[in-house]
Amino acid sequence: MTKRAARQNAPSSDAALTDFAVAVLAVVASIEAGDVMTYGEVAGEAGKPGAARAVGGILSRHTDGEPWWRVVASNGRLVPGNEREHTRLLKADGVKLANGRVVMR
DNA sequence: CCCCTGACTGTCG
DNA sequence: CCGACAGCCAGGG
Repeated sequence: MTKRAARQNAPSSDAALTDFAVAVLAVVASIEAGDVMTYGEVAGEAGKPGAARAVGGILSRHTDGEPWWRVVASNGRLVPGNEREHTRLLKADGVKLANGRVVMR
């Protein structure tokens, strides 16, 4: 995969968040520009391989500085309702897109 | 503690 | 390509 990176960062942001939330935000924040991860991958790195759904929920409630746009659904699907914005942000980061879809693998 | 919702995922038709 | 189902998990009321 053309993803992955060094997630040696430290979850110093946010205070009253659960470990999972902090872990998710930490992983998301660890994504390098031009790189993208799926909710499932983020969830796995956060400690819950099947909590992709929860990741989306937390992300939607904590876009306080986390590059949520670097997190896409499986199959390179973009965020519903924000596809336009999402695409713009990804392109700005240098992410390769194809027909409104993020280039995976 | 119970119930509902959701930026999810994979399979089936 | 799109809709329906089932499985998964966390957060909020």
